[in-house]
Order: sequence, then C-alpha cells, then structure tokens
Amino acid sequence: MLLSMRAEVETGLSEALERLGYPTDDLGIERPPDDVDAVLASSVAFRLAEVAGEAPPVVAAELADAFDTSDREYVRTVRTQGPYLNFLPAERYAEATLAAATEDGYGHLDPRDQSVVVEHTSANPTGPVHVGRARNPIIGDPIANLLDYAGYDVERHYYVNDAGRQIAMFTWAYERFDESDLPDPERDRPDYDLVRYYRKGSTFLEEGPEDAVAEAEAEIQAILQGLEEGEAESYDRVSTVVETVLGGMQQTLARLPASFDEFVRETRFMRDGSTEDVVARLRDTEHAVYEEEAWQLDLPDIDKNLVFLRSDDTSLYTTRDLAHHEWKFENFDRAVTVLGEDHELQARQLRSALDLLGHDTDQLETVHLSWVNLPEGGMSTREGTGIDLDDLLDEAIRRARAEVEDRLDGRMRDDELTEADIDRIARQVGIGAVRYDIVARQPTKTITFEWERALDFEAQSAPYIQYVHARASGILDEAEQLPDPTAVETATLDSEAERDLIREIARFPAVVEAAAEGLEPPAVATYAREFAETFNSFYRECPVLDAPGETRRARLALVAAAQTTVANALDILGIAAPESM
RNA sequence: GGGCACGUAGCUCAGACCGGACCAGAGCGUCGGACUUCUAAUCCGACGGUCGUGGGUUCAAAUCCCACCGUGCCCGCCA
Repeated sequence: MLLSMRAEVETGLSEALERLGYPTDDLGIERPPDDVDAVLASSVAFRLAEVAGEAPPVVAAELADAFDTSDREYVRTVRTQGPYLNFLPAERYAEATLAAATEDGYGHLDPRDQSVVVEHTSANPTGPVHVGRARNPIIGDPIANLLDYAGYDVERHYYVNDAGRQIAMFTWAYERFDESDLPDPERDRPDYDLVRYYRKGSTFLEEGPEDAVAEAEAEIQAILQGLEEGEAESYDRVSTVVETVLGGMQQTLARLPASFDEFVRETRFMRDGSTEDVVARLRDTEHAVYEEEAWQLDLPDIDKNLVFLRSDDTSLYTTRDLAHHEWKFENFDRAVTVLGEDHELQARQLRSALDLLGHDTDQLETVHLSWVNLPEGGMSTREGTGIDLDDLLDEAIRRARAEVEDRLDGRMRDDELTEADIDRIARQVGIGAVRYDIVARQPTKTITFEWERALDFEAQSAPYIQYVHARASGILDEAEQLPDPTAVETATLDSEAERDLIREIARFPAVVEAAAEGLEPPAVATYAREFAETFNSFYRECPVLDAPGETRRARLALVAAAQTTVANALDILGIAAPESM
C-alpha cells in the first residue's frame, strides 16, 4: 500500500512544484523517522531554498499549500515540520492495507513478463557441503525468492563443474584406490563415502612416490583429453563420481531447504560444440592475442590476460562458462549469479569477454560473497578442514529441541505439544536460526563462524520472528471466526501500537521492491525483525480476543494481516513460519 | 607491488548505493524491573560510541571525493 501512496505523493508533489515553477527532477521523498506521525516525507524544500530565495521552512509551507489533496485516495493531509513536508494517510490507507495483506500473496508485485535465471551454490561435486559453502544457497535462495515476489519468472540453476581437473583427479582416485585403504566415512551417505577417495588422491599427489605421481598425472591428463575430444567412455567415468557425490550434496541442501530447477553440467557445453564455437569467435576478435603458444584475450580495463585456449588446445573453465552464459542469454532476459569473492576477477573477465562477443552485459548481475571462516582459519573440502553443514544443522536442531523441552514446564498456553510438534519446532527453529544468522548480514562482510553465536536463539534471530507468527496464529486459531477484512472499522484501530503495525504491514511490498532491485536479502531480514518488534508492542498493549465488539473484529483483521506479512517475509528468507512453538 | 572489498558501543551487526528531522540505532553482555490477563523464545528501563585516521566538497557528511592505516580476497595454460 505504501507503493500506491508513494505514487500519489509523487504525482501530487510534481504537480505542486510545477504550479509554482520549481524543478521536478528531485522530489526528495523519504521515510520519516518513527516518531513522526506520517507515512512519507519530502526534503525538497532544502534544495529549493536557493532557487526560491527563501528559507527552507517557508518553501515547505508554500508547497504544502500548493499540494492538492482533494482527489487523493490515500493522502489525507500534508503537514510541514520545519523544512520537511510530511504526508499523512487517509483512513482508506489502513482499510486498503488490511484488505491487501489478508490475501495469501501479499508482497508479490505485479508480474513483469521477464525471465531471470539465478545461478547459485554451484559447489564443485567433490564432497559434503561445508559451512563455508552454505552461505551461497542461504543467500542465493532468498535472492531467487525475492525476484519471484518482484514478479519475475525465476529459474534456479546449479552449475555443475564436471569437466575440471579436480574432477578428473577425483575420478582417477576413485578408480585407483580400494575401500580398504580408507578411513570410515563420517556418515552413511554417498558424498561422505566418496570424498575419502578425493582426499586420498589429493594427499597421494602431494606426498606419493615421484614415478607413481607422474603416472597418475598422465591418467588424469588422459581423462581430461577424453572429455575434450568427446569420448563417451570418459564422460561415463567422470559422471559416475559426479552424479553420486552431487546426489549426496543435494540431500544436505534440501535440508535448508534449497532446491533447483536445473543442474546444468559443464560438459554439456563441450559436447554440443558451443565451447569450440566460442573459441573460434574469440579468436576473430581484435583483442585476441597468441602468446606463449596459447590464445589469450587482452581485455580492456583488465590488466590480466584471459587465456581461453591452452597450448594443448583444450578449453578452460572460463571458456566453457562463456558458452554457458551465451546459453543463458538465449533463454532468459536476465541472469543473476551468486559467487564467492574469490571469483571476482574471473567474473569481470567473463563480463568483458561477453561484451566483446556482442552481448548486452547489463542483463548479467553478480553478487559476491565473502568467506565464512573458522576462528582458526579457512575451510577446505580437499584438506578436510571446516564444519560440515549437516553437522551444523544437526547441532542446531539438537539445541533447539533442548530449548523446546526446557520451556515445556513453564508454558502458559494450554495446548498439548505432541512429540511430532516438538520435532517440527526443533527443526523449524534450529534451521531457521542458522539461516537467519547468515542471510541477515551483508554478503560482503567476512563471517567468522562461532557455534555460540550461530545458535543463539534469543538474539536478533529467526526464533524471535517465528515467535510472532506463532503468536498471531494462536490468536487466529482461537478466534474461530474471522471477520471480512474489507468490512471492519479501521478507525477503531487508533492507538499508537495499532497504527504502527498497520504502517509496518503497508510497507512490506515496498521493502520487497527495493530488496529485489538491489538483490539484497538482508533488507528483508532487517524488515522482518523490525516488524516483529512492532508486532510485539501491539501484542502487549492490545488484547484481541477479549476486546469488545468492533474493536475485536478490527484487531482480528489486523492480526490476520500481520500473520500473512510475517509469513511471507519469512518465506522470502526461506525460513519456516511455525503455527505454534 | 596492483585490483576489489571491509573497518560504526566490550562483542555481533543495521544505517552508506540514492547526503537531510542521525549531536548515530538494534541485539548480546552487565545492572534493575514486568507472567491470576490472547504463548515471558516476550516486554520496559539504565549503563555504553572521537561512525579506523587526516583532509576536502556542501546550507547539511556515518553516508560523496582524496590520502593514509588495518584486515580479507584475487592477481594460474586451476576451478
């Protein structure tokens, strides 16, 4: 609803400015501070002061007079407070907000008829997903959700690196070593099973006898060549390892949950000839140079040359990724990629090379994530350092369960939680807490992973927000009959707590719009927390079920609207909204 | 050495892209209060900050520009 109100303010203010002969290019519309009784404000008067030859407050008063509120649906009055213009909402604003927010899809913007592919996670299928990698789906999934809410047709892709050296080495190791040479797997799962070969192979190459290592290198090289030449046998050997490990990784990711519409395999772009085709076209560009027996691109504004064809005529990761992105451009209007910060240079080279090939690279956006480190250092699948995401989730659920059981005695609500409820709550709260801890922070900031903080259920955390949903659900549950939200007297909702809550509900679609625009899930996380605070004040001050007549009806409608809003905000973040906890 | 990012209360962060009611807001921690009232995973209060440092632009700077300091990442015919 805030979006509609803003549109009215924009046209109204433009008209007023025009009438007075002022420029209309900068309306200075902003959100007023919480203690101001307005929904929107403008600071134009500051900038107009010089043109007008008057002090800002004088200009503001002049504008307030010129603003025509007679035909406005949502703007009731314009008031000045010093140099600021404050726009106060009409009762219709509250009515429309309640009506809109009780619809299940509240927060979804109008469809745009534009497709976007969100690629995220894309971790190499070398072993179990660790906590460092988990930042990618935990931010990538909400980015996809956000674009979906913003009206795009979204597809979620996981790009599977099945053609690289790592995978060739893994394949060799898997075939070369025997199970009896390996330690027991940490879990009875295919990715935990196979990663042992990967680690064993990696250690062997570093520490093994010289001639055996040379022999292994030759075998790895042969696998890579086989892939390059399109030999079916090489593809089969590699895919045994890749598909098995990937299957295991998907089980972990599904717990978050993060799911994908398509797993796009890198080898696809070797087999269909598109990588070769890219190479041919790159060679014809004026930036192509042949140096040290390899084809390279001397890209504008990038110091480092990009090698796109090795001296042995094989392609590189980035070459194949170029073919991959040309395919994305053919099939989607926009492409968003969520990558680790170590790919920053590679992403710039990719963009620049795509530009060279004649693509509109404005369609391509990249979100870079900084590392999640342990207090003692980084995480690595190959070295086996780091914490498996499964372990983190298990521990989170275990602690959440202990918490639920602790609270059982002091529980005021007289419902009986079944064993199944306790399981459900532990899972929702435990996993929610892990996700919120990561999604709420700016991706550019390095995270040092600490158990205590990641699993703090009382901080600014998921359970705090989930609790609001449970409280709202509890009230609605007991109310039995819900009022028609379009037929309640919103005027009875006149306390500060009620007005604040309406205001927060109304702002949700605008939050979605801005967060989608900037690809910023943390903005939704912050909103959800602020929303929860506002709801909790309302909850404390305004009894719903025991309120008299029309007040009860109106408050019930308000609680229903709040429940939908918080449920959908959590939905964007990929965090469960518990009915009870 | 070069490129990119980050630096805000003791700790973890929001605010920065788009300067304005911010002489800066949360949470944790510490201290003190509130459960006969729709779930206390809640709420209320107190203590706590030269917004890394220095300069500049502006009527106005946490926010924009420059320099410096500190930290992370990258600078492979790896991915």
